[in-house]
Parts: sequence; C-alpha cells; structure tokens
Amino acid sequence: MPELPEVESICAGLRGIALKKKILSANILTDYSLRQKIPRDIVDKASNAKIIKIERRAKYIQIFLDNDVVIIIHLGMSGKVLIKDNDYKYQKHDHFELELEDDVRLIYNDPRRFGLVIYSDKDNLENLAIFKNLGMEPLSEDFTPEKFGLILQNKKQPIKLSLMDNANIVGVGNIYAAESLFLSGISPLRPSNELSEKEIKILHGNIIQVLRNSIKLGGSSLKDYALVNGEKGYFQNNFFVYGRDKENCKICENKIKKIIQAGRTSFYCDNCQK
DNA sequence: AACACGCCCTGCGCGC
DNA sequence: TGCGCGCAGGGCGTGT
Repeated sequence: MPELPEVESICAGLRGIALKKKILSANILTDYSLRQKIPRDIVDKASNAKIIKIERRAKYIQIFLDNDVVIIIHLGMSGKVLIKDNDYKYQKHDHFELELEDDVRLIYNDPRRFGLVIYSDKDNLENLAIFKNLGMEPLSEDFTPEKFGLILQNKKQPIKLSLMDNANIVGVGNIYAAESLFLSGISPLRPSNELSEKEIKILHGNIIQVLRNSIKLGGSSLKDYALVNGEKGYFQNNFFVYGRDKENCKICENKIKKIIQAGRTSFYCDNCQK
C-alpha cells in the first residue's frame, strides 16, 4: 500500500490519536527479521516517553519522542500500522507494538517483512544510511522544475525508472509514476534526458497534483486496508492506467498496455503517451 | 557512475 | 476442489 500518499495518510491518522500520548510500553512481538532486525533496545528507548511529533520522510514514518528518540517505520510492500485497544488479540504477522495511555495500541503488521522498524537519536537522523541518499521531497519547496530538469538531463534510463528512484525524488512508487506520466502524455519508456523543457514542467506539475489528490482521498487501497482505522483510501478509483491493462483508456478508449521495466510492471496508453 | 538483475517474504487470484 | 504459478504498493546488494 505504501507510497507517499498512503504514508502521509497514515501519519495523519496517527497524529489524530497518538500525539501527546505517553508510551506505556513498546513490545517486539516476533523474532523474524524485517528488512533489518528490530533493535531490542527500542523497548527501553520508547517506554515511558511521550509522542510529540509524527512526520513523514520519503516513505518513512517518523515518531518523535520527548526523550529525543525517533522511532522510524517503513511499510515495505505489505506493512500496516493499525490503531487498536486493549481488547485486541494479536494477529499473524504482528511484529511490533506501542502500548499508549488511554487504551490505545499501535500495531505494526507486515506479512512480507520488507518493512522496517528502527530508532534513532533525533540529532543523528540525517546521518542514517536509509536517509543519507534521499532525493527531493516532491511536496516541498525544494522540488522545482529546474532542479527536476537537472536531475533528468544526464540520465538515459527510461523516465519511469528515474521517477521511482528515491535518490532523485522520494515517495513516488509504481502507482504514482504511472499516473503522473499518463497525465503528462509521456511514455514511461522515454529516455529521461530526452524530455523537453515543457514536458519536464508538465510532469513536475502532475507529480505534485496526483500526490495531493491522492492524499485528499486517503491514498490508494488495493487489496489491503491502508488507513490506521482500518478504512480504505479511495484514490484507486481514480486510476487512469495503473492496474488497467486491456481495459479502455479513459481518454481515447485505446487498450491500456502493460509492460515490464526493471522488473516492475508499467501501465500506459501508447496513444495518449508518446 | 550508471544501470540491470536477483533477492528478501507471504498471500492471493488465476488457470488448469 | 485443489494445486502450482505468477505476481504484488519497495529497497538493497552485487555484478558489469
């Protein structure tokens, strides 16, 4: 479920319920490794601290505590953070839990275990390996058509791959790469350095637009529930191309094509996108 | 440096 | 109905 809009929606949900609450205990629930092993001392670091801020960075959730510890969560492909109460019974693939005051429990569940739960000292965040090579936040002032163009100008790789590379722009995954390219009339196969100045500007605008629109709808829910309260996001109903191969293009009624790029599926309309 | 590829996992839907 | 296969929203390590 988790590209930028989904992670942003989850953060918003968490803020609503967990902000200013004290962590009574943190519990590691499985012995499995996620992308990394959950550090055992996260239990001591998090217990009895208060949650003062919850922020997204790229596709990571950062939970800031009042003891300068930051809990960092990534959802991988199948991770969820759910809000439960004291009646909750653990489910398969529950890996981590924050038990808060006022009968609130945050449960991290991840069947495929591509996700991540670690912590860091606040002052050391930018030095973390996972944050060191991240590119621009597409919804920040930092992301301008000019900087976007500079990044693309030396890359021969297909534009779709450049969009999905977090060293360039963070948070854009398979869905939003496909959708923003469709809205821009640009084929996912086009070499990055062959986009015109005008196309770069259009694509820049559409990346921002599509991410914002999705956040408004709570992100996209495919088979999993995306939001912390177990409800679904609704942006999937607005997909022009993602997951719509062999269906008709919503603009020209040609059949949507499905191809493989760098091992990932790409969907596009070869009539609307050149 | 830039890029291609395989791998980390479980679950589910499809075709037979 | 049951089974095997392919595929899934991400990221990283290794090779050229």
